[in-house]
Amino acid sequence: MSTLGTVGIKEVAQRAGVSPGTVSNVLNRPERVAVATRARVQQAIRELGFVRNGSAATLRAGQSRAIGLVVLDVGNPFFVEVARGVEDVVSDRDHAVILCNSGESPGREARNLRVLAEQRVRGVLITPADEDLSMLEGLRDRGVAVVLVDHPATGDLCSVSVDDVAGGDLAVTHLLDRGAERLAYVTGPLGIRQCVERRKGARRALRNAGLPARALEDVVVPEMNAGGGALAAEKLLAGGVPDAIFCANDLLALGVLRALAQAGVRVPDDVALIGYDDIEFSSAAAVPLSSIRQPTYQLGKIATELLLEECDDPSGHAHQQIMFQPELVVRESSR
Amino acid sequence: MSTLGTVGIKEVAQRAGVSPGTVSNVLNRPERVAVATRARVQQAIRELGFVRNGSAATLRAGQSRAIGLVVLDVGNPFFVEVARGVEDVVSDRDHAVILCNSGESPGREARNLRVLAEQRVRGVLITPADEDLSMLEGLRDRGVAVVLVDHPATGDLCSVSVDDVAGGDLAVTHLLDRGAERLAYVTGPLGIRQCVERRKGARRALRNAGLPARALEDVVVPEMNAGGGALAAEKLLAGGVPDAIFCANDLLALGVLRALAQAGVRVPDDVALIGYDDIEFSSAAAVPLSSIRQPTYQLGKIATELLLEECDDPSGHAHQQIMFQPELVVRESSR
DNA sequence: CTGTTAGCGCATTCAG
DNA sequence: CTGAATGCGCTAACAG
Repeated sequence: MSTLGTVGIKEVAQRAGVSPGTVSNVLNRPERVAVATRARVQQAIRELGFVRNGSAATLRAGQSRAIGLVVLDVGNPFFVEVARGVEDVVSDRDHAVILCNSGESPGREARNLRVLAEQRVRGVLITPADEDLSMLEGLRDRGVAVVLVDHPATGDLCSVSVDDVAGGDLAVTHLLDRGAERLAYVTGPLGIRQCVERRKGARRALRNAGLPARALEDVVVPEMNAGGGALAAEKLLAGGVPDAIFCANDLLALGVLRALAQAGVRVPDDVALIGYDDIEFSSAAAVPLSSIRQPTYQLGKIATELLLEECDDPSGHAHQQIMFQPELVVRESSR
Repeated sequence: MSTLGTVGIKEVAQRAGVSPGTVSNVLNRPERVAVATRARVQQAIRELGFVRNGSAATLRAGQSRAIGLVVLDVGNPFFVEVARGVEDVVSDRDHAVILCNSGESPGREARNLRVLAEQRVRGVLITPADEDLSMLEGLRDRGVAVVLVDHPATGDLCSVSVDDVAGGDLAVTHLLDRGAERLAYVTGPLGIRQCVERRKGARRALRNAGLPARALEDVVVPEMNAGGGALAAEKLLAGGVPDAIFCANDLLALGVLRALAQAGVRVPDDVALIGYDDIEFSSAAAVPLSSIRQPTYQLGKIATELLLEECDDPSGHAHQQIMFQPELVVRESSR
């Protein structure tokens, strides 16, 4: 029944018979305080139910013990897996992660970034929603470390990504090997880099096979989730179903798969299908989904290590661009 | 290339030729400032790249414009959907959501709660990881509003939940109707209330059908995800597969389904299967999954409305316990 | 409508 | 190893 936060470091100090400075020390550098004193202070903290005021600490310190993680879609298992990687690294170092969702919208992304800046996070991990990185450079110039996730940087920023051109090539080469001649590429907004790069790879595969670019029809939908996939399938059904469909991620592919099934189109007999990301659900789908696998957890883990390294030593830090290679996983949907 | 946060409200004030108080007003109550002055200040803010220091604001105000959301598993689409409901309500009111993951672990939950308390959030939405709510009552006594999500409260707290006993009953009654005689209940840790309640409902269904409690075998696994499901399936395969399996959530069921398929056990011919939550993937599974549907998005939405109501008027607020009824969705896996 | 002022609670000097 | 003093940047209350 005690009333609000009347209990500050001062009350604790009084109760333990020490000065506020000493309490601060047991909170932040316990080793510098005599064992007996420390114990007394800790007991006072417990008895009073004292909770440190993070805002005051952050204000004083100039920065918080938190980093921001901005993803395109928290509902996408790909990003959940990335977040696991981030979390695992960060929790070892007693930092907090503020998870933000841009929903692929540059506007929401900007708002997220503003909140993170206001919170004075030490750094930001982000999968940008478009190619305009000026805001991120602004952040960096303000002293906030920035690492791009699943998006290669161009030199003045760290990044951890996967070769999306290679992935698109892998997927379409596979479909062509299987005999496809008329293909579709189901994708989210072409403002999203991954979507463009994967298409670039797809077209390269076409060229290498001696086929014209028009053998691959683009189907663009506004959101990269199952709903978007269903929408794409509708368009495809209306315009004539191709031999093979390459989807820019697995969520889209799952949506396509379901809508196709409802329309009586069989996968892979009538049309072959391949997704991207190899999320866990893909292998459990009605027709197990072929996909392009990426080292997702590693992406989060390594990005975070890079970020913390930059935070700890901003001057002596050299920006790195790390790029992984994706891998083809063939399952029933394109067998 | 400007150096760190040297630019505060003071510099902005100077540049705009007004006092710091006025800048604060355009930031927080723009309507109280003359249009011309406001414009001048906003321009100064833009030119200087000023970003309000949230810690200072929070420190001064005594509380932040944020609420905490603590879920059992961010990887579970059920909670992602809840979070969508929360987000939609909160963003209308210009608050931020700090999303935390307890991973079903009381220890992690406690740490999350400590961080939220340190951040001086206005309120906390939480699906508790166990029955010990003392920490939450502590928070509430400290002036932080608390609403339980997917967990009924007992009177001194708000809650929004779904009748899990009814859900368990629904699921098992359905399996019995279909002719099952030997059943299994695949569940996460029995410290989790939902798991216990759903079992209670399952047993009630058994009783109503005149069957003994031992007709339902418990299979407890440590995590309520696909991995846990696979583990459960292994145990089941070793001990003799029952007629029907009820899983405490869809992730478990999906894991069971896959493992069973690999072992050559057919669903629903050899064994019927039903999950819980009706996540989107369930209908797209290899065998579309029967499930118990809950008003997930509503859970998040209404919980947040309750929370904000309590924040805005702590004294004149009467705690409410809202309970929804679940719904049976029959698909291929138990047809 | 705008300016002035006094802390919010803590961490960090620098002495002792 | 401990204590006293100072101010981080901002908001709210009040004065003008």
